[in-house]
Amino acid sequence: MYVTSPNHFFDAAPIHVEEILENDIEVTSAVRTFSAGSILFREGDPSDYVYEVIEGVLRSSKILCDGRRQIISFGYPGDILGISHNCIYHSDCEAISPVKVRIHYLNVCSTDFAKTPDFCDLMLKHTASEMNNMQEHFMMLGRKSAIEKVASFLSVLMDRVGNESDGTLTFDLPMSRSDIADFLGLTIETVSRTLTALRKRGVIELPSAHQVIVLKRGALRSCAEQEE
Amino acid sequence: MYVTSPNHFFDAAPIHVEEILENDIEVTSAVRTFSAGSILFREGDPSDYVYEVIEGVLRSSKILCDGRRQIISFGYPGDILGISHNCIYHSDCEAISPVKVRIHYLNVCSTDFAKTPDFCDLMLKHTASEMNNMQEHFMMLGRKSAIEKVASFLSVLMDRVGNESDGTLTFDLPMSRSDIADFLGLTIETVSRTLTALRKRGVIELPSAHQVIVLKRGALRSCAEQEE
DNA sequence: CGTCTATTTGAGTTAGCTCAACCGTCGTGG
DNA sequence: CCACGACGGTTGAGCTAACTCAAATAGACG
Repeated sequence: MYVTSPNHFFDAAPIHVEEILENDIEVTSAVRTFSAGSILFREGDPSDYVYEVIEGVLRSSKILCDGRRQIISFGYPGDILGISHNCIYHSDCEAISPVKVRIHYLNVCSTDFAKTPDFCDLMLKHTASEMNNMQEHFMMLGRKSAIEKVASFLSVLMDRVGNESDGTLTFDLPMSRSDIADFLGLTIETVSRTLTALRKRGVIELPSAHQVIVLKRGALRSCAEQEE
Repeated sequence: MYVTSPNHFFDAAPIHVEEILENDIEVTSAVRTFSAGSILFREGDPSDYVYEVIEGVLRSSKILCDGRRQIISFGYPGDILGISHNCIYHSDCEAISPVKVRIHYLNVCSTDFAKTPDFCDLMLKHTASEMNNMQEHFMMLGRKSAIEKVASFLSVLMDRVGNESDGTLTFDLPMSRSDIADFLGLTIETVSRTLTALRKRGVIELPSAHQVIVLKRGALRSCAEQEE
């Protein structure tokens, strides 16, 4: 899930890989669950599987030798992780919450997709969508201030996983402050201070560290684009 | 071209879209040239074409309403730009130098790639490669210092477009300092100061503002990963 | 209920930014 | 052919947003 991406491809066209796979002997798949904290794969492992999130949230990240970490994406239901061009995963992937995933036995590098045309079409449209979302993430990492980053992050979650009831817009924040910091290119202290600043401005409420109530949607979006 | 990506997919497997297209009535293409500074497309334009760079260098970028710019990638020969998931380009694309491109009349969103299986296979492997390269760029934007960013940028160019003659490794820097700054998430002053610092350390030489001689390759790579 | 970890808050530091001056190159016109 | 203006790049000086280090607080869990 690339934050700053307001419209996810699969919001409009939900993925149903399963249906396609029935006609497609080249690709097989299986559903599996992982508990919070489980490692699905590590950077450098052979990339024999592609993971489609069904339930829960994954974290895809890279680590430098001195321990600095960058989170590439949070994998929400509908997202696909583990696509590689050269038979090796390029990031680590862990479960943030208990997750259910559909595992596709598929090595992108060695598969001849010409033999699985429907699957290839779906994968290509998915990766095109992901690339466009990643472009937004570049802008956020390279050019936005701390408050714009945090507000962008919350805005996307609001649009993607927000629950509306009694006119109140709420969503969970299953990842730690450290995960958020490493996604946005900030420190945990800056994330915490910025969330507090948004709370003090009356833009959001934080009933707990992992729950957000959006009080002023317009203001949140404005902070994300610094229109003030 | 995603800097910090040492191995480009097409280094190993150069693209030959043309050959495939001969058998593929769904996709047609044409070669065209653009002078330096030309605009190939703008964010928001209908994405009817995909551009394959043959010669020269392109610049793909996004701009915020207040003028802040992030360069997404520099398009070198072999790169493909303009892939979109929803019929609209998501970035601007301009020619940095005179360029020759192969234009594919192809709307990724509305094309049924199942009808063009070889092309789809090629595009999917290309986009998978690009996504992996973009992940490196995230790490650079989010977690690297100015000197690591600049050294990473130079390292990738060294590996991708460096010319070796008489034991001297040289390459051109066709983009402006402003382009480099907006690619790395820095200011032009910081880019300039950092290049000067690398020069003073004896890592590189700058015969002109747009030419680089690498004097110490190992040191350059070390700076890119901060192994010192 | 106590311990452990995550989060928040505070205080001081710094990498990279802004603003400003200067320099070099290149193209144009007198 | 040279002067000059424009523009891109470099360098300097001071500032500030975000960082680091440290301490306090709050949940989570046995």
